[in-house]
Amino acid sequence: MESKQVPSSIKNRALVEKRRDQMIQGAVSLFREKGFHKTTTREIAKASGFSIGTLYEYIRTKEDVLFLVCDSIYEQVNVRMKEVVIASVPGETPLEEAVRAYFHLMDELQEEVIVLYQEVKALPKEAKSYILEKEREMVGMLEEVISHSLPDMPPGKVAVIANNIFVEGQMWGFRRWILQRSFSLEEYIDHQVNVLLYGVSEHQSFTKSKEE
Amino acid sequence: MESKQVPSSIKNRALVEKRRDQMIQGAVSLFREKGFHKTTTREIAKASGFSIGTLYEYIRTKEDVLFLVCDSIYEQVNVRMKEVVIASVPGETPLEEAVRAYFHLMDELQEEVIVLYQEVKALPKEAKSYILEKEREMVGMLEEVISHSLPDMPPGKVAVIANNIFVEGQMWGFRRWILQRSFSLEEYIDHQVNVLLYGVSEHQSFTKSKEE
Amino acid sequence: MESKQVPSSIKNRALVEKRRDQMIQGAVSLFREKGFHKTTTREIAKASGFSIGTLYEYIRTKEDVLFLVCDSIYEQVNVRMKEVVIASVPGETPLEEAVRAYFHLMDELQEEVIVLYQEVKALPKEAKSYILEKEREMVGMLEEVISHSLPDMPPGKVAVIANNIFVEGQMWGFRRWILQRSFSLEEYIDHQVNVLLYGVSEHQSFTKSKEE
Amino acid sequence: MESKQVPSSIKNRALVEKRRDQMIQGAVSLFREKGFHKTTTREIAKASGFSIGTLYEYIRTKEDVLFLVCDSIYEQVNVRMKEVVIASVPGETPLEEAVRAYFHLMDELQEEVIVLYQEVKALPKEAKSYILEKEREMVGMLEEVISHSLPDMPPGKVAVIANNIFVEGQMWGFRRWILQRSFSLEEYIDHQVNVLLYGVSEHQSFTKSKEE
DNA sequence: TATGAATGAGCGTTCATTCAT
DNA sequence: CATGAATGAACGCTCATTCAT
Repeated sequence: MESKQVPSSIKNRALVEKRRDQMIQGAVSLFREKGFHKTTTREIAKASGFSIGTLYEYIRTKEDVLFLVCDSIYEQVNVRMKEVVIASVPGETPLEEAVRAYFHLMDELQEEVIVLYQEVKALPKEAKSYILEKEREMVGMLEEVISHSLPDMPPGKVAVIANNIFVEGQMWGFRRWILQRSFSLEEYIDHQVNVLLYGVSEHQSFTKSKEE
Repeated sequence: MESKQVPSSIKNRALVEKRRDQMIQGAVSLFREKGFHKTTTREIAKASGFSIGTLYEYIRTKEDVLFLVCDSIYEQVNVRMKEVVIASVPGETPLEEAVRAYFHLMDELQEEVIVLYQEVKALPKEAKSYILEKEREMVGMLEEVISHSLPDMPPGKVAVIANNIFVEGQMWGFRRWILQRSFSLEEYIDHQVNVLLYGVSEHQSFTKSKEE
Repeated sequence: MESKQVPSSIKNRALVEKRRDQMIQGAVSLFREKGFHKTTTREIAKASGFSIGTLYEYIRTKEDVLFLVCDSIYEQVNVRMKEVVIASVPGETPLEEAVRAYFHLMDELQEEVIVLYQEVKALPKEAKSYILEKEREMVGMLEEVISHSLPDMPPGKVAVIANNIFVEGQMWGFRRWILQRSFSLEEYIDHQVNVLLYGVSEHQSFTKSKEE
Repeated sequence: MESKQVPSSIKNRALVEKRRDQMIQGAVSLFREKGFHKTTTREIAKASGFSIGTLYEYIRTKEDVLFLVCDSIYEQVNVRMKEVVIASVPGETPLEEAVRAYFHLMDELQEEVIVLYQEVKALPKEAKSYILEKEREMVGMLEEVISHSLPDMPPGKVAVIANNIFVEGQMWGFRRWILQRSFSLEEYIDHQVNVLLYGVSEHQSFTKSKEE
């Protein structure tokens, strides 16, 4: 799915897509390793399997690489999320299923998500808006799932919960240095689902603050 | 509280502390504005009120500035958190109070927290560990508050909830572009507290998944 | 008139000439607009109506294009000048007529002459000599016209005057930013002819320096 | 006379002037040799006697060097011309004296003038206007001398003659490959003065075109 | 202690040229 | 003959760091 946002001087569309895929592949792991700023264009070219000159036939700017990377990751995530959402609808416990699927997805795409998380801010303004729009879309999907399952919930709470799920999913990768030391993925998910469903209420001698 | 992590060639301890305070002050807003990588040492020197030569009398490396900044922010946050925790202990609803206080703190220190969040990864390895240790401390404080209030909760769930609170507090600033458009701080806190206490359960025709 | 100076890998003579004409056409306006150095070979190819690969079938070097352009311009100018010279011989005031015709020619070929003037220096040594030889030819024609009309004039003065005419004609285009703001072409020519014929003498209380 | 047109990051004014003088000195001969475009900033730095980093402490852009060079040359020429003009006023044959002095000046500053002539066009728009303004000034000085000496001459003719003198002076250097092969400086000047004073009229069986 | 001029490795980017198709 | 994707040397410029004063 070649991005029309970034012009290339190569005419052959299929080739552009192929080369950009190589590029994204190469760049993601570099960005993950050392961050966008410490990665040089020459390194990107090398990791992509072509020369610096060739790299610049397919982009205009180093930032274009970042955009391509971010765009591609969100594309993946969104596509996968859609599958999850659709698949979850007929289920008995659609929300829980969707959340579990989302966390699994975040586990799978850890590296990519970390890049996304850390480097979006380095994007030039317009590109950033474009990417953040996609993020909103994703949160939107989660909101839909939630309000589908729980039609009585007020929209504000829906929004906050969707945001929380979204963020906590990302944190599994982003804060792996602390989380993945203590939990397996399944344990983490179980806990998150439990918290999501009941909060703290299970363990409360029933809820002073509410009683007042 | 002069950091012993970063050596200076100046002997006068008090002076070192003073200059570093100037430096941190100047650097934070620059880092917030343009990020660590796009901020030059000259800019830092200028914003600190002294020359580039002087800057390098008090640090060895540009990364030292980042470290100093991160360290100072965490110091602030930790100190403030301790106050909160201590103050909250005798209260009737200690957890809720502590959470509310924490969110207010995160609101107040938004700028600083964003810097922290985005730039820690640029720290050299050792410095990063040092800073992340402080983060663990903070999460630890939240864990303490939780398990104090809810002694029955299993430690795994405590850890996950502490992490969630910690992260969501930061997100108030970090994802302000989406959150602060929809909610006032108080609304956001109310929602988060509600979610924390009850999760989704309030709105459920009581909990298919649990019944099974 | 295909230049033997620049070899081509294409055998078909007629084709070579055709392609080179396209090339020259395209290149002149580009050179005029942005100068030789700031014009890229890709731009030349595009303006010529074929691909970069094809361009290089007809030249060896970017400088070859410049040579071809300069050569072609001088060819045009020389051909036109010859017509002028021949036509002027039978006239009553051959010098004046020739000068007027020359200035009109320079007006017509302004763009080309500016390119010539500004870019010849970028030619590699040998090519430059070749082109400058053509310039000498042109000046030679002017000398002929002059000494034909004024057989008594010593050759040194003839040479200087020929040079002056040559240069002032070019200046009409080259210094258009100052000259064409103050004069129409005819006014300029009238003045130049007047100066050429009488110098300053018309306005002098006859010529101190000569009387001594 | 440090140019305020080009900012420097060095504070010490005297030093800026000194370094820029080195720079101009180094750059002129490089530009003369290979032209502005084929001269690299590293070469300029080297020829100036300092590192590339230092070079860029005193300019922002390669084009700034060109501007500085052009500006300095015109400054020299203008200053020297003013001396000439002033000195010539009380003389008996002020115009001739001024012209002779101007040609001598152009001979002396040959290299510089060639650079000026060939590279002004490479200047960015605003800088070009600034420089061309100085050129107009110079032509203006010549106009003054002429109309002072010959008050009856119509201003149009004055302007054309001033332009001619200005250009022919420059051509002594610019077209040296043809002129300096045939003439010594004094011969060239003598011829030019003669042409200026009498044009072609000395050698004419008195002036068909005028008689009509 | 404080200064700021000097340094040069290294960056992002361009573009003339080649050559397989 | 024509194409255009690929190449990489070379460019202009930046900026963290040093060190003489």
